[in-house]
Formats: sequence, C-alpha cells, structure tokens
Amino acid sequence: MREFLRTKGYKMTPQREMIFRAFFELGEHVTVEELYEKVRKIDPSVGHSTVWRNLKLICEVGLAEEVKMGDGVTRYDRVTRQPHGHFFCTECKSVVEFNVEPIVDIMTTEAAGRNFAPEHFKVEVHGVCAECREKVGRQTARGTSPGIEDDDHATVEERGNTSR
Amino acid sequence: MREFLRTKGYKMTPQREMIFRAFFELGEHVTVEELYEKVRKIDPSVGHSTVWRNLKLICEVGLAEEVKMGDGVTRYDRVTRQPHGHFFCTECKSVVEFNVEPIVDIMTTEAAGRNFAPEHFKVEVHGVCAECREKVGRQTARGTSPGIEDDDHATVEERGNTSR
DNA sequence: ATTGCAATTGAAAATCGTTTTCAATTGTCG
DNA sequence: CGACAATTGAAAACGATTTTCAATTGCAAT
Repeated sequence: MREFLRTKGYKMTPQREMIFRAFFELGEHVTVEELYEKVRKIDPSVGHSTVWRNLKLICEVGLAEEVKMGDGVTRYDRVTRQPHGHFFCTECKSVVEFNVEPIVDIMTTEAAGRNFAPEHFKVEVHGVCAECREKVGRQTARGTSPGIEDDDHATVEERGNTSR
Repeated sequence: MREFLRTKGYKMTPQREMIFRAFFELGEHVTVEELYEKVRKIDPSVGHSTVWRNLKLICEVGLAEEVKMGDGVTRYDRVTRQPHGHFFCTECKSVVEFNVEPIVDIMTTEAAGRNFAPEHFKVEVHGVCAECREKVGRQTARGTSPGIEDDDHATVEERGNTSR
C-alpha cells in the first residue's frame, strides 16, 4: 500500500494507514461519519478533516467511489466489486444492491449511439423495502404515480419541527 | 391552479403564481438559481426563501421532482414527462436525456423479486460527451467502442460551470 | 365589507455536509 | 543529515438548503 501510494506521489502516514484500513474493514456504503467514528475509537486525536481528506484520496486513487442517495449523506463504496445498482428504502434508509449488467449493456449501447464516453453508471431505485411495507402497510407498489399524501416519511427521526 | 392548490390546503399568492409559472416556462433540469433569476427579473422583491419554498411545494404537490446529479446542485424536473435517464458530461456539465423504458422494466422486475415497492427510478451515465471528447481528446471510456453512429437529437443544454 | 386566523412572505440567521486555510509537523529523497 | 513538499489538526470558510421571526395577506366565516 505504501508503495502503491508512493508511485502516485502520496506519502504514507500513520493516520492515513489507519483510515485506509478502517475504511476497508467497514463494509459498503460507508459514510464519513461512520469512518470518523471508527477511526477515532482507535486514535481520538485524528482530525475531522484528515478523515475527510483521506476518504477523498481513497476515491482519487481509484479504490472507492462516491454514492449519493439524494438524502444529503454521501456514502463511499469500494470499487472492487461488480458494478451494481442500489435499492434505497426511503423509510428505514437501508441500502440493498442488485445486479445491473443487463442495464449497463443497454446504457452502453445508448451511449455509443451518441458518441458519449461513459465512465460511470448510476442506477438507483428509491422506494419502500419489504420490511417497511409490512410495518407501515404502505402500498405504492404498481407503476402508478406515487401517492402524494401529505405527511409521509413519518416514524423516522426527522427534524423535530412542530412550529408554525 | 388556484383551485388545485386550495384543495390541498395551500393558498395562492402573487409570488406563488409567478414562481409556478416561471418554473413551467423554464425547461427541464431547472436549478433554484435559474428559477430565482427568472423570477426576480419579473419582480426583484421576491425573496430567496420564497422561491425555495415554492419549488419545494411544486414537488410536494407532485408536479416536479428533485434530480440530483452528484455535483452539489439540485435540479427540478417536471413529472409530466416519460421517465428518462441522464447522460451527464463531467467536462461541460451538459445533460442529455435518454429513454429508460427497457431499463425500468428490468428494475421493476428486480424490485418485485425483493418485494420492494419502487417509487422512483434514477438512471445516470457520467462520462464525456461527444463534443468534449473532440476538444480534449480524452478516451477514458470503458467497454465502449464508440462506433460513430448517427448522432441524432442531442438536446445538449449547456450549463454555467460552477466551481466547487 | 369586516374579521379572525392560519398560511405566506422577506430578511437574516442557522444548519449541515464538505472544503479550505494556515501554521506546525512529518515523510521521503538526495 | 537537510531540504522541501506532502500531511496534519483546528478553526474558519463555504455553498446549498432550511428555519426563525415578525409582519403581511389570502380566504372562509361572519
């Protein structure tokens, strides 16, 4: 690893090693917060920005990539695995993966037709997972337009707004 | 429209009407900034937060939805149109759409198998568009051997480059 | 019309995730 | 060993978005 980084013009430091290791020990879809937590359990002196910078670095050297599910939190995914899509549960925030090979094929063809050079594919399905469907009894399944009943995303600890 | 909103418990106001109208006059992938600009050309007294709030409202009543392309800027898309994917050029920030029906079919099947209730699909291809490839001569493509097919309707929308 | 009240507004301040600044420290290479 | 660029930590800066708050304004019931 030290070598790998050196060839790219980066130095190895204790903090960096710790952060890299922690990142790869955490599973998939790691958030900075999670990584930060894990790292400072080992060494509380490691700074906020150092974790950030190194997470970025991991991406820069091609070992991970950002995954944003429009909820404001960026997650980071190792790139070692096959390309994959994500099921995002809007209720419990869980993330499940699925195979996207056939989809990537389609997109590749589509891109070629436009002389567009694809570098990265992103395929997401937002909805409600099996467990949450049971709990909440929500039924927005079919291809119908989502019910726009006001006051959704309940049960989740959102901002405690009650004013107005 | 006034009626439509009233039934949902919202009032119509001059600002609101102006903002709604402006939003629908602007094309696709509208940013708050663009909308704000357009609105305050008509009435400079309209506040920042009012535009924001109403854009959110447009989404809430189901007339538009957020489209985040991982570059920090949220765009808003009318929901009247067919579901579509986005080609996102990392160089010039242009956005081009493509049909995703076959892809949605696959995702729907995939979701059904997991008893996942899909509400929204997001399909993106990030890469370099035809024009930028010529300019920069970049070739970072993967699996794509870009046969120079007919480049048809490429509705390329230039975007002001916002640094970050 | 007049009234009551919740919805709405504008301005400013507050959040939140992320990035940058800066001085001090530490790898790496000659 | 030194020099020097890369790295670090803390704090401040940032940009997008949200909230606060007092003042205003639709709208429904009088």
